Amino acid sequence: MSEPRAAGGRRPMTGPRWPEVPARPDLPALEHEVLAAWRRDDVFARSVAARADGPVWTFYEGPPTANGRPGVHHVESRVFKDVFPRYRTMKGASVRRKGGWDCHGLPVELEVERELGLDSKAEIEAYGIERFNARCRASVQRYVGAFEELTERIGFWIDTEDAYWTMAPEYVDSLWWALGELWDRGLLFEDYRVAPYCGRCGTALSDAEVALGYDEVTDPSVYVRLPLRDATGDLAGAALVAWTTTPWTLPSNVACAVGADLTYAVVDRTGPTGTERLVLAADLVADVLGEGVAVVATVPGSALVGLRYAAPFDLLPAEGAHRVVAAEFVTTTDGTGIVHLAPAFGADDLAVGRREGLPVLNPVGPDGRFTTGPWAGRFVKEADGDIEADLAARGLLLASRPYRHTYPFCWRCKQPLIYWAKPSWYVRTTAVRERLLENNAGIGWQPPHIREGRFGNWLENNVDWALSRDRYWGTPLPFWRCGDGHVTVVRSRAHLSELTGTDHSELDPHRPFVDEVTLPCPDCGGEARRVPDVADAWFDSGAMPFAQWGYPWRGQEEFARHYPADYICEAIDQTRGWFYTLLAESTLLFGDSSFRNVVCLGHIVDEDGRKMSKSAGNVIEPAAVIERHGADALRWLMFADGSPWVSRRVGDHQLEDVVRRFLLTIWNTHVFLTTYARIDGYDPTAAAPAAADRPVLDRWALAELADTVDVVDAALAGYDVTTATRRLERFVDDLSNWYVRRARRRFWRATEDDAPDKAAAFATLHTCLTVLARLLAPFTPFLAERLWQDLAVAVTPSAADSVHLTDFPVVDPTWRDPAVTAAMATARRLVELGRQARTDAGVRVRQPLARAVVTVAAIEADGLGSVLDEIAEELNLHAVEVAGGAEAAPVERRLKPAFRALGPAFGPDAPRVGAALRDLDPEDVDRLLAGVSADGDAPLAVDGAEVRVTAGMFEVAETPRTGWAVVGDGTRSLALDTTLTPALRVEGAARELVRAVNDRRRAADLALSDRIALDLVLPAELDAALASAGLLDLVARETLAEAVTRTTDAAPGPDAVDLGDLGRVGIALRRT
RNA sequence: GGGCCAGUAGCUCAGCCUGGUUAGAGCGCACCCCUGAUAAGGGUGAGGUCGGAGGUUCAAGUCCUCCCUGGCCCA
Repeated sequence: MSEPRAAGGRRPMTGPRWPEVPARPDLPALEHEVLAAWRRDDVFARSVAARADGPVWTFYEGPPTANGRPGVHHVESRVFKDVFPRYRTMKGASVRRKGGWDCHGLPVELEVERELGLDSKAEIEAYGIERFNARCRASVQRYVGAFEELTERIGFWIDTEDAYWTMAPEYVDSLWWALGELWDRGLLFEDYRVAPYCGRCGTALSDAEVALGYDEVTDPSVYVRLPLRDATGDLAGAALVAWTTTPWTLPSNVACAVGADLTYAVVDRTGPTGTERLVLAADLVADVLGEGVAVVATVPGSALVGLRYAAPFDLLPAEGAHRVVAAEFVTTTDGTGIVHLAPAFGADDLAVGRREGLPVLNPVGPDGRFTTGPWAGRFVKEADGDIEADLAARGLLLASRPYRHTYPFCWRCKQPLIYWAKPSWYVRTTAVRERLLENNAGIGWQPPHIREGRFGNWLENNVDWALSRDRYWGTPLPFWRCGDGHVTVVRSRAHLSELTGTDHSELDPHRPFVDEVTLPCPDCGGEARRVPDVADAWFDSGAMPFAQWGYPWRGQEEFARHYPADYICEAIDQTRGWFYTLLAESTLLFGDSSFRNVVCLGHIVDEDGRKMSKSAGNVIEPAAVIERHGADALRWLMFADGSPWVSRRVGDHQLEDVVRRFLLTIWNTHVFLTTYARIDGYDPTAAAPAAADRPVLDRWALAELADTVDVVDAALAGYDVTTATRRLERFVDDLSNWYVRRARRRFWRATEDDAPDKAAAFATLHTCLTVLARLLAPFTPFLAERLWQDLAVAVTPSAADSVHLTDFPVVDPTWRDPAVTAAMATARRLVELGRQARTDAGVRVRQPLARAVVTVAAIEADGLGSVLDEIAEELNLHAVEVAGGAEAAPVERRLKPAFRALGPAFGPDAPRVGAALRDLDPEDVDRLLAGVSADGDAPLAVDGAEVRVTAGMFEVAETPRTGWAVVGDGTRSLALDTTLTPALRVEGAARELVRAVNDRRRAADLALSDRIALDLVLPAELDAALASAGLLDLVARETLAEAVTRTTDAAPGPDAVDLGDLGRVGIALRRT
């Protein structure tokens, strides 16, 4: 049957127009229909506009860098950015969804360099900065298109037309203002910065680029004598032994670092030229000097700190240098435990140098060649040999050994990189370190451990922010400097116009145009030119809370209204990226955090848990999986699979699972209701019995619905999708596999049988599904919309025309019913026991049985009476009784120890008391229970001693004493009377007949509501038994037979139903 | 080397914050049922040294310490 057909003539001519819904939906196609409707009806804009007067709830879009096609990980962050704003909107908040694009930065430049086949900064400059930046701009715009397409397709409602672009002139004006503020407060300064650098390309490399070019090589490693000066005692006349794999940095040596807590040895070594005294880490003496040295003394590193030594070279003047300092990073894994420091050529070296006030000696130019000394003009690495020779000639070279290690090379030109200090601009974030930590403490992190962990540690170890980049496509630093070194910070293009006396209000604030503007220095009148650097692109995105509005030059109202954000969300790698720059900039400029809550997402991996990468060929193209399974499936997978911050697997397998297990289950329930509502002309606006007057099954469904609304609401309020999606999955399963399963018959029985019962069933399921549609709206907006269209819009004139224009569901208090929830849970557990008993006894469910006796713990007994009929019907039993009642079977009682009470009462003896309780014979249990109920406690023998136990120390597990098929579960049990009487067998036969007839209806392709005439050929004995039991009426009713003729004197055909001992029954039917 | 996260059934994951003696679910597997949600649905079952070792406790998957493995970030 492809699609249920309504019976001609039976469908009411008036009333609601229930849609036809396909039994097997094409979810991607359905989504495209929904998308078209949203577009046509402008639903997104209306959903925002409808809440314009609500309380403001602010979301900030962390701008994606549009330098490549979007991937599945973009879908992840974008759906998380969608779900909470949708929820808040449904809760009545005004949630503006301003989009944004991160436009600047090295990745964009690299993409363009690839396109143009450019290979170095020199080539870019030869190509022309203007043309180059124009290509960067075009590249950004191209990829933004791809992002917009994906954004719409996955149902991420964000206003891309209103998006901020970090390359927009107004945006740059804001950035310039911010830099001006920092300058005025003394938070900007210029200092050296050590970065991996390629001398041939003349450019520093990003970490990502460096990672591309590691290679294993053999370098010289040299051990150098550095004679101590003015040392006394054991150290008099001794030399430090320093070690380095970069001899060319030795002319820049300014200090040696030791580990304060390491142990150093002072040793005498005798060689051909006599005995010398050396100092190095005690653990490394043998490695460096071999055997045959005499240890004179050992000293802690701290004792060496402050000693002065003779400089290995005196190429450059070095005030206050050449002494021993302590540093944490010194180890004894290799070298000598004495680390040569050259702040110009090492980040650690520079940091220690700063702390110790050491000079930076840099005899190396931007081309990677020495600028001075005997090696001037030589590439540094090529000078290693001569430097070694020079040291040897002066008796300073203790040893030279080849050293194998990985070393970075330029990924473009394969030259070895050097670490090189160049002047850079810094933001003095360390000045507000405490404030950063305080502000961080007030941020709601998901997961919470990020606050103290990854992010907190990062802030604790805060270093000043290196702001400048020696590149082209970025926000030009607005620092103009004159020949005398006076710096003027320009705060906007308007400010630039003022300073120059020329109108620059239409200037494109990018290179090379800004570079061409000079201004008279306000201090000395000299010509000031802009410094060549651009800003770290992270500065752009971190400024979006104000720069997206052009604040303060414009957008003051919007800024006030939308600061700070209530919610932001990005992947976890943003801790040192956007999360940090947002916090740093707002702390510096405004003193507080620009965001209150943040959800950090994990990474996306492939179906098998491997990282997606182009080289592994396992990158998933989002558009392809979405068109296979639907955006809702992908969204639900993101929300419901594992924790948001744990990396999650995405593949066809996972998506198929979501579709089948969740989305199709919802759809099937929808199809079920809609099919019968159509046949029946059900009108959801008509009065239905009050919740309290409905059958227990309905009250249970509504109680579960109420709980689901409560749980989902609270979870979303707390940025917790996991709890919300779990609850929804359980509700969907409950609704489909218990409510519909149990209530199915009520939907197709004739109205005249029990009109209120049928109305209650329709009303209950309809309420559940329409509320579910609204609960699902933030998560799976497409399916939710379709449900709402079919179940509300189509049949209820007053319904909002989109589910996304409705309010988040509010629980009707009459739905809440914890007692019925508990009772039904017990009932469902007892049904499981019953099924198990039937399986064990080998009696199928279609065969009715007379009765079962159940037992439960006292705490579960309340309310159980209300659900006994449910158990009986589900298990096809005539009666279910609770043991212990006046007429029920006698029971056998055993005790289950309650350690929660036994532990505190008996301490170490608790296990033995527990065992004694558990092992008590039923007779002794009865005695003990009698004692407890009479006196409050009773004696119990434990290993010969006697203790007294009270009622709280055990639970009573009862088992019916029947000899029937008994299955138990802790304190619950069910005993099944498996006796098959002739009457029960005939009843079973009737059921079998009903099934067979309905099977044939289906085979004949009859509609659900078609009436039939039924001819049966059956043994006379069976015919009589059925007739006298009134079961023929049952068969007729259950098969919609208006007439039944029986033939008892003919042989049934070959396709007759075999009823075993009761004979065979031939069946014929036709539509009437 | 440091920080953080993860390690529970063949696979993917809950449970851990707040300790309680029968550790759950889905998928897969085996067997079965249903046939008026039907190219669907459902049941029963097998399957677990809770990464390892110590410790705290009457009691540890759960709390503490150390270690191992993997991932991410930093150095």
